[in-house]
Amino acid sequence: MPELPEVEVIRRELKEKIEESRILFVRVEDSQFYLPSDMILGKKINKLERKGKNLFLVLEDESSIFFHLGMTGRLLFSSREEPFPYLKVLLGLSSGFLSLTDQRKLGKVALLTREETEELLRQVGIDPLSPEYTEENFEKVLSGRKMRVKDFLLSQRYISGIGNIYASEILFRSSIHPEKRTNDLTPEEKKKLFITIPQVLKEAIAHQGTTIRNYVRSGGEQGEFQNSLLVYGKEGERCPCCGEKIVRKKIASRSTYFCPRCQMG
DNA sequence: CATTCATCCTGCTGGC
DNA sequence: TGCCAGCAGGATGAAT
Repeated sequence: MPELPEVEVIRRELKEKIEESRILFVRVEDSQFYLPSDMILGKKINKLERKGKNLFLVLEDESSIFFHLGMTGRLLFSSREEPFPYLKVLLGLSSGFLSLTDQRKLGKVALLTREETEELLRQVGIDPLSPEYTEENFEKVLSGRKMRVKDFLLSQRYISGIGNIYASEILFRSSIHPEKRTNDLTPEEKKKLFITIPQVLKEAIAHQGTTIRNYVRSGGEQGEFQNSLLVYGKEGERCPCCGEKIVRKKIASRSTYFCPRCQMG
């Protein structure tokens, strides 16, 4: 569900609401989502950081509360306590209430030391919206691999933040077949991919993310980018470029949508 | 080392 | 109407 754009929208919204506020109480509603309240009580939230789909509330002692929303996780900010369905963790803050809900329970929350945070950040691949995302670094992580390009995009260890929706959208807009092997990409295709990845992600952020099923913003509102999708979820519909029928195929055991005519390369 | 697949969860939808 | 297979925006660890 939440891919990079959705997590970034939430980060920006929460930054306004909870940065500089203090943690007054912690309530864990499901032991699968444990947070040690005695370690964080009274501490100030200094900043909110994101890498890929990972979100960190960095506290004043440089420990951080780490969130990964999995498929159905939500982070909701409210000025009063609300009985959200599937509530897992509630943080009472000096500025309001932050609720983590998760229907399918595939998300994660943890308190990490500064060292653990740095270690996790090292394991996550290049964030396409960070200064680390250069053509040189892109080439470095791509070279030598023989993966299908869709698997490459979905893996979080090389480039982070891309999930199933944006993988299809990025490959369509790059005119590359999702099963093409990374070592068979031409220099032009690599260049196109390098440029298209942040383009699509930024556009999605500008539209507040993609709501298809579960994703909502921190105030409960839906995103808008679902209206700008060109191929994802459009099996049998006409390709906006050539009119050919959009195909759905399982690749990497996930539904993948593409135009068999525009994406022959 | 690289790659694929089952697994963790719950709930909804569509076909029979 | 009821039932069940299949599907869903993710990631990991085990097997090959």
